[in-house]
Parts: sequence; structure tokens; C-alpha cells
Amino acid sequence: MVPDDSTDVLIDGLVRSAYQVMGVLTRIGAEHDLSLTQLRVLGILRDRRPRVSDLAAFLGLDKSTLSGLISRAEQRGLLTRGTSPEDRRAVVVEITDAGRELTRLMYEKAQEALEPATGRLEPEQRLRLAELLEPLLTPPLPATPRPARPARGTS
Amino acid sequence: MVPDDSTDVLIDGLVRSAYQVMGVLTRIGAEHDLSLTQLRVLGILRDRRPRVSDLAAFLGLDKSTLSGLISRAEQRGLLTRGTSPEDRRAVVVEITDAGRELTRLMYEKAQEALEPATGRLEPEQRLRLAELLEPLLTPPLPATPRPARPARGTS
DNA sequence: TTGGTTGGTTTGCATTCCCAATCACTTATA
DNA sequence: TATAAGTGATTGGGAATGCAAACCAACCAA
Repeated sequence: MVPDDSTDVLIDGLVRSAYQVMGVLTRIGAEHDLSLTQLRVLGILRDRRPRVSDLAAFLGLDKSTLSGLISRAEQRGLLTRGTSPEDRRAVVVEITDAGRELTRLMYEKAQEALEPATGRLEPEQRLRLAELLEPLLTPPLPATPRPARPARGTS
Repeated sequence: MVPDDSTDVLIDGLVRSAYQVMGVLTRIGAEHDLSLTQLRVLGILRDRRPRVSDLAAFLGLDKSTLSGLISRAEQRGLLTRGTSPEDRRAVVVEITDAGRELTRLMYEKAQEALEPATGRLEPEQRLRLAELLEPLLTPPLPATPRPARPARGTS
């Protein structure tokens, strides 16, 4: 498939919007001592309880990189490490309430920060843009089905 | 302006596509020992000859961060430092032919890497997507007008 | 039980990034 | 013109990110 003009101009837009979004996330994260990667991990954990290797594979990072990152976040009380019942070697990572709250706040702020940009589109254009973006996105990690009750304890 | 559903879903798409694009750029850059920021700087330099502070302001980074980054790229022959005629304190950064070629290669590879994603859209959808993205983008640094002749040498 | 594999952590190193201090040049003021 | 203040860039210190290699622990097959 030979890339044509429509691809050129699209790549340019995607790359530039990516830098812009990352800039916003970096700045907002920094205000709360969260790196881009930490922010991303927390975002992923919102509805998943993956193992360290799943996380590493999905993020394209080395397991050792996650090790330190998870430790720091754990010390700050943003997430916890647990052992998988199925495989006692495996470490499952779970977000805490504090982590969840911080993540919510971060994404809320990101939304505000991007508002001047997204506000330049009409609501139906925003939907159309989101629709067009959708097919480009890599499917996320499957969500961990949460037990009927929120399962604060191990229940 | 109260964020509505269309904003939520759009932000989600933008953030995810940003992570995805950054992932691709990071990987491709790494294959040639270029960090995301170095790649970005080279991309900016393609048609500009900004001063260090312009670059820092545009990237939202500290000048000191750029200092080292520029030095390393300079040692690799990807760019050169020059003194501004107008202000002898100022350092202007200029891409070299080697840097330009490497940048071209990187973006070509990025295009290939993103092809499986962008290819999921029809050409007219790609154009439409690019069009919708456009209003969101921060205007880039103004290009440095190049002398009439491409000015390989100082002419 | 042994040997190989897989999941995570630790250690060491380069890079990125910020901040504070510094040097060099520019511009304003006396 | 001399001096002071301001601006542009670099340097050095410190934390975090990221990889690779070495390592331990648990799983799994023979």
C-alpha cells in the first residue's frame, strides 16, 4: 500500500496532536508529581487488575522499568501489589481509592486544559472525530470483571 | 462551557491515539538512538532555525534541558549551533543534511508503522479526520524563510 | 527429581528533566 | 561613559525513566 497525500496529512495531524496531548498530560501530571507513564498506568488500572508482565507488554516497556515505577506509586499509596491466586509467581497490580481519586482529578484537569482545543469543534464534530479515531486505536487490555460487590476487601 | 459526552469520548480517543503515536515514535526513534524529544526537535528544525529559548518555550522545556540534548545531537552531526547576528548571546540551532536525512527516514518509518492503523480508513475518511484534527492543533513555530536558493552551502 | 521456562526484582548505566548558579552579552540609567 | 539590571545560554546537582543483565522464585515437563 503506497502512502498517499491523505496519509501524509493525517500522519502530520496525528503526530502533532499527540505531542500536544502529551504536553498537556505531562504538565498536569508534573503538578502532582506523576510522570506520563505513571499517569498512564493509573488510567489503565481504573478498570483492570493486570499482572506486571501484562502491563509491561501492553505499554511496550521492560518489566524492570515497571518494577521501580510501581514501587514508587505503591509507596505513595496509589496502588497495591498482590499475588495472583492462579500463579504465585505473578504480581497483580491494583489501584487504591486514593489512586483512583487522583486519576479522576488528573483526567478532569486534562479535559479542562484541552477544552480550548476541543471547544473549537461543534459537539457533532467532536463525535465524528472520535468515531474516526476509533478504528485507529489499539484495543485496550481487557477489563477485569469486578465482583458483584465493589470488593473493597477480598470478600 | 460544561464538558458533555461528546467531549468525554473525544478526549478518550485523543489520549489513546496520542499514547499510541508516541509509542511508535519512541520505538522507531530508539532504533536509531533518538529520544522522543530529539526526534521532535529535529522535526521542528526541518524548516526553522530557532534560538534555544524559542525551542524551549515551544516545547515547554527548560533551556538547560535543551542544552545537553542539543550538544549530544551536535556531536552526532545532526545539527549545528550558530550565533545569531542580531544578538550575540543567542544561539541558533540549525539542522544538518545528515540530520535532515535521518529525520526524513524516521518519519517515513513512522508512517509505515502507523499504516496498519491509518489503512483502516478510506482515503476520504483520512482527509476528513485530518480536517477535524486541524482546528485542535496549536500553531507551530513560524518557519524561517530560507534564502532563495536552497542554500546548501552559504552560497 | 531434574532441567528448562516464566514472572519479578535488583543493580548499573545513559538519558531526560528540573532547579539554582554562573558566564556573557545587551540594554537601560545615572 | 560607567554602572546596573536584564536576558540568553551553559554548567552542575539531583530525581526519575528506561534498558540490559544477573538473579531468585515458582511453575511445568520429562
